[in-house]
Amino acid sequence: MTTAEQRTGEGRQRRRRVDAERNVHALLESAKAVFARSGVDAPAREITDAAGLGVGTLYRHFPRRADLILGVLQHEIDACADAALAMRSDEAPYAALRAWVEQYVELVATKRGLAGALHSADPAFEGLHDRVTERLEPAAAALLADAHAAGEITGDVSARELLYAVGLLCQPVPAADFGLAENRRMVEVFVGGLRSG
Amino acid sequence: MTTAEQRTGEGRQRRRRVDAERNVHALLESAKAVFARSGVDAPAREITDAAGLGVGTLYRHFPRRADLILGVLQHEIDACADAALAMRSDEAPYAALRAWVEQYVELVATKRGLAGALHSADPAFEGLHDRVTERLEPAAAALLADAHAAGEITGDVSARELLYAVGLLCQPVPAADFGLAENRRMVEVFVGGLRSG
Amino acid sequence: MTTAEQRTGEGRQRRRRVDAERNVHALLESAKAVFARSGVDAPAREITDAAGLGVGTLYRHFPRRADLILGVLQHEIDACADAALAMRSDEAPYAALRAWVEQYVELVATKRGLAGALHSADPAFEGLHDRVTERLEPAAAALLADAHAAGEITGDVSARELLYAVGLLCQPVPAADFGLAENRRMVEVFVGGLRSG
Amino acid sequence: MTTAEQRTGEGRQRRRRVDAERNVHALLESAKAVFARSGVDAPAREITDAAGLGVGTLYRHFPRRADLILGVLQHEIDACADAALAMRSDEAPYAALRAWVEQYVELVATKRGLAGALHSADPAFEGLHDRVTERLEPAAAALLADAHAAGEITGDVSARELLYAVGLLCQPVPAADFGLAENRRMVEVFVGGLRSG
DNA sequence: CATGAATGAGGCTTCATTCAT
DNA sequence: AATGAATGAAGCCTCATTCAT
Repeated sequence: MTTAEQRTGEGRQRRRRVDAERNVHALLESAKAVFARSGVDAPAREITDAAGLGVGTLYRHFPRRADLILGVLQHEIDACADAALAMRSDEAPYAALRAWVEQYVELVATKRGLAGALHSADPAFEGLHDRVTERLEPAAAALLADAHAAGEITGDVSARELLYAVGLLCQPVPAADFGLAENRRMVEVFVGGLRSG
Repeated sequence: MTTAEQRTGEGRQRRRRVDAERNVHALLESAKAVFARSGVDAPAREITDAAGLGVGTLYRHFPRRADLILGVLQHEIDACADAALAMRSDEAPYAALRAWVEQYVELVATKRGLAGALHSADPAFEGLHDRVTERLEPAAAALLADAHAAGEITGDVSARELLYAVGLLCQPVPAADFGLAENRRMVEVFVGGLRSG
Repeated sequence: MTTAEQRTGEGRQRRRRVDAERNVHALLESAKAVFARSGVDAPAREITDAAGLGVGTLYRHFPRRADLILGVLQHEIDACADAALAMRSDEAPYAALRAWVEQYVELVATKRGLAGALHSADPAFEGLHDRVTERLEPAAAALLADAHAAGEITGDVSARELLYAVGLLCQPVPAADFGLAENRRMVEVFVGGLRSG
Repeated sequence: MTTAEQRTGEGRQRRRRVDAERNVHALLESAKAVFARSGVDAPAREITDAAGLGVGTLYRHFPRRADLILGVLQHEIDACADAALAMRSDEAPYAALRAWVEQYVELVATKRGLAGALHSADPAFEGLHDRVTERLEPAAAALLADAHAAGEITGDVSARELLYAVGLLCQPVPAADFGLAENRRMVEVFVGGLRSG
């Protein structure tokens, strides 16, 4: 009996948590889409309507806008950082750097406006910068160091500079037909420039 | 009598025209300063207050925000385009390209947010893109062509790509201590990348 | 079997009743504390969090805010009314009146905002006024009548007036450093004024 | 000509200022009425609708709620303070004190909820407290000192305490049929209490 | 032409209350 | 009976834009 009751209790709690998680997920998905379309400053309503939820729900789970942005990026930032490890052992230093930057481009370029958020001075975005600093910067630094050690690149571009420069190059300019393809090409040129630093 | 009246009329008109021009100038100067400080989306009041004029005056001369931005950039865009000519004859092709890009960086980097405006899909900014296309693109194209002909660069980066890529690299990222100095360094790396395209 | 089932049923019911009472008690205690700190309009969450319960539980037991306020005050109102009886026989009339008012001050002054609720025109607070009328007013009236009969006070201040006047004097004015000590002193002056009415 | 132009200029400015002043006045009148009916926390819309103006106009002239409250009270506070002077010379000390308090009651009692604002700890209301401190407190202090000197009152109730105590006694309690008449009577009792302090 | 007061749409955010589990 | 996630109305405030003077 006691066991059964406890199970029921657990079941209930888990169920609620599952529903809430579904909503959180829906909000993140919706936010990702809306961010890509209208930028990270899009009205909250646009996001909640797309998710089929009330604004209150958004504010419950993501009190500040930065929390939502961070929520959208978190996993991808971590995955990207982890990927660097694999690439270091799989490829020659400069090739690994190139390959990893390509992956980083996917992360940043496919989210219109996130690059913008990344650049905000608003203290609310601290978490975002921290995450980048903690996870992405060491990854980039390691790849740069490898390539340096192998004599494949010169100059003194830091990991931080690389990340933000590539982030900037990944913003689309719709009015000038400057899109993802152009972003990629420009990043390639930039990475090429590291060799002749 | 008639003559006198006409003179009076003319005098007034001329006076007004002169006054109006003074105001337009004051607004452009003020806008340039405010854009640099608070970005191109700064409240209209910030600009008119700094110019010591009323908001109505701003709207009379620059009905849409894009008109004001274009007004601010116009002269500098033209000057920058004209400078290319001088550089072509004065320096070796790649050196000329580098030097001109440096000048272009001054144009874009010193106006926080203008780069952003340059990238907006808002149809209101058409005029801006047109100006860039008409004046800057030919200048950049000529310099690129020279360098290509001299075998100093390879690859197929277009003038338009060069302009927008450099424009993107010129945005500051205050939260990451990524400022004008970094902008310049990153542009250098990018231009270096043109050689190894 | 039947008996066993009934017993189980009763057991559960009793258990629930006991738990529910515990919750009601926890909510009243928490509400008392929160009312004292943040006033009677404090967010429901503040109360439930402090009680370690869900908001739903609060609404089950106290559907309207007034129900909660009444719940908090009920016992104290009754105790205060009962105290009047003891005081009447223990002390000289005016002294008894003073002593009782002091006790009433404790009731009202230590619950920031309750005085305010007491004064609301909101029909939801009817119950509160009723309780005051039914329990406190007769007590105050008796003490006033005694003092009158003894010739220790004059004037025609009614029991109701006394109660509400003292209630008003018991509100703190934080911005003016006007707190409980001042409340007490002002009430003393007021009660002194009854003599010279 | 120059003179005529300047006059026109002045006329225009004055005209605009006059219109704006009319609006400011309308807002203050409306606010006074709304404050009296719904308290000083009434929605901004209620005030602007009653004044026939847009919310923006309210915020232009009274950016913070406290500014509006202060605007409503300012003149009356000053007038009340000035009246004290006349009373000191016209009447016997205690009589003057009584008369002045009666006038103060008119100031506070006829504005439901202003008393509440007077008591807020919100830093936005500093201006209000300051005004009371600067204007009303000296007036009350002088009257109290006179009465003390004349031996007509005893005790050590300060000017500040008098002001806030009377302010508190002037709040109506609609649900208990405790209105302006009762406010006045209770204040009388309180002032009577100063004699027997 | 210049002015700046007025407008009000639009976005943000909080919190009382409901209700599925 | 308890829970707390979800809801959305309601109020706040800003600012682009208009328009009477």
